Amino acid sequence: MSLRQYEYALAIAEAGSVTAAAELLHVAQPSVSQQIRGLERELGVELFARTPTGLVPTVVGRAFLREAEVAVSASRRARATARAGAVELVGELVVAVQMGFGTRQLPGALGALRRRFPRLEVTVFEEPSSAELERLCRRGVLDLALMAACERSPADAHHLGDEEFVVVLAAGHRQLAADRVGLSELEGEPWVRFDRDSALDGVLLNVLRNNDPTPTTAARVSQTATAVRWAAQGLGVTLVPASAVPHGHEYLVRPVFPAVSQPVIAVVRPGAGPAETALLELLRKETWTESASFSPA
Amino acid sequence: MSLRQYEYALAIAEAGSVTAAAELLHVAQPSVSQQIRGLERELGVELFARTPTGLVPTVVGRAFLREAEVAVSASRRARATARAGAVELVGELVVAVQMGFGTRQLPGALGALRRRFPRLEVTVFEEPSSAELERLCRRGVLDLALMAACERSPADAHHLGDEEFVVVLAAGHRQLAADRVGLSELEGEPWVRFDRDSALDGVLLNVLRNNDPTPTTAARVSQTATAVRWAAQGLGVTLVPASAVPHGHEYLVRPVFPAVSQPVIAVVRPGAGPAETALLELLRKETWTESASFSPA
DNA sequence: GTACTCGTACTGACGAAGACTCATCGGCTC
DNA sequence: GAGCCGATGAGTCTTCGTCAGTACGAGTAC
Repeated sequence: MSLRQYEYALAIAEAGSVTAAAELLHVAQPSVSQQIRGLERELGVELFARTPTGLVPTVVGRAFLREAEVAVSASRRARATARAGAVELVGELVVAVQMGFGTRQLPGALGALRRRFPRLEVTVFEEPSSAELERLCRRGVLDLALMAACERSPADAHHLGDEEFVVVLAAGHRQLAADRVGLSELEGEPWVRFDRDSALDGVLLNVLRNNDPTPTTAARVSQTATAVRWAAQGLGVTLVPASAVPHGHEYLVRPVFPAVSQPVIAVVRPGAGPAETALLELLRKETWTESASFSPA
Repeated sequence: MSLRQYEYALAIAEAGSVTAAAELLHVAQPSVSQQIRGLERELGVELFARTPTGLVPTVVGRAFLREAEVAVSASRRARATARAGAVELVGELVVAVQMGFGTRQLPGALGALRRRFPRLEVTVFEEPSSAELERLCRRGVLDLALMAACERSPADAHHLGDEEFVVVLAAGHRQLAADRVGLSELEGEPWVRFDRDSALDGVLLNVLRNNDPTPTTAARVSQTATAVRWAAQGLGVTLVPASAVPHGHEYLVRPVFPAVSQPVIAVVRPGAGPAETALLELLRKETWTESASFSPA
């Protein structure tokens, strides 16, 4: 059950004889003969019929060779892929972002990464739960994660900047008149919250724990974009990272007072390769200072 | 570049550490360690990142593992196919028939074969040229062939019976009144002939060489069914094996005088296996004596 | 903070199995 | 009989496997 045996069998089928196959493979004839014999003994089937002029695949032999060819070509592809990865970057980079962090910065960084390594594919998992994020990162499925905090912050945690949280108010809400919204002013408001045990809901609860320990829950959603849209429709108010506000809703958004912000920390998996390092560098170069202003219309 | 290395790498990716992988594979830990190291050295790439808690695939490693999995599973399929072929018949039987021989007998025999070996597929090449037939048979692409004669008749030639040749006349042809048609009566008739150098055309020329050495050629076709149809339309007369006459045209068909018949010889390829032998036996059991009678309406 | 234990992967030495080569034999075709 | 084919046996060499021991990091007790 060695690839060599498959290659020898395929060579015999192609060349038509053991001798010719041995020449193709640059080995002596007995070697090929022995390998095929061993393969047939191991499988308990005659793969080739012996004729005076050479070897010819039997009915089962042909069926076997079809699969063997797949195996050999897949092996070649595997080797070629790995060798290509030695000079160029090839493969799939897996990234996870929590709480919609980097909504504005990620596309730019990923675009630059793709321009530099065209054969590198990138997959982004959005909004995984904190526990799952930890697990994925530990297990090595994740190459890079953007998160707010890491209880057991490893050596490979890099502080990229801070993300300011803002409230989204319904159209016509009276607090839209102010430049900043005091958290105490929102007491009693219904809230568009996030999935239980999600990091976003944790931030919201933490922020409200002084003014409104048991906030009224209007709805729970997974995506920040959905929360903004529902809040705009008047379902309630919500609290999201500033960069997660979709275009067209800026006029419903206000910073809060006292200011709420979370660090954006990039965690690179242990044993990071050039792809992870490159993406980290590109993310660093992005601008993380909150420059967009949300003022009354 | 061994399948074992692929399996080891996949086991490490699945188990998460060399030790656990070694346990899965029922080998000692250093063995797995050495194999992976050898693989990485050979490929010149780091497939796994070493962490204190185990090994984790890198970006290139994941791309490599995807292909490696294809190779390993194809290898398993190949082995399973061959082993299945040891107890049951699995694969594709390739059959060639010349001059439409066995048009009436083949379906029955192939049906019985399929009932006995459900996983055996059969492909039939019809009407190959004599030279190509010989070549296919020699090269081992063919498992069984039905032909009229084999100049270098091998030991594996089996005489199944004889095929009588009949003429097909145009509707309303005066010779339809007779039970048999004398070849001399057809002198000067235009003929629907067959492809140059085909066995069917050879039979026709051989039959006519005394009465009409240079027959008028109305048309040349490849298929006997086409020849019958065209003859029925009045394009000319033709000479085909009796079993090749399609249903509905029997009333235009007459035996010739003196009788023309060709032996039907089944040639089994050297090193024939159970599939070939079984089909040969089934063909023997079919009735090859010409029982259909073509009489004036 | 230090020391200890535990788990991890790596290294080297040695034995066993397998692959390769050479020379030779038997069968068949021409 | 010459020439080609595959099969076989003996000898050499590479490779894979195991066992021992080493090195490194994480977690824990003090």
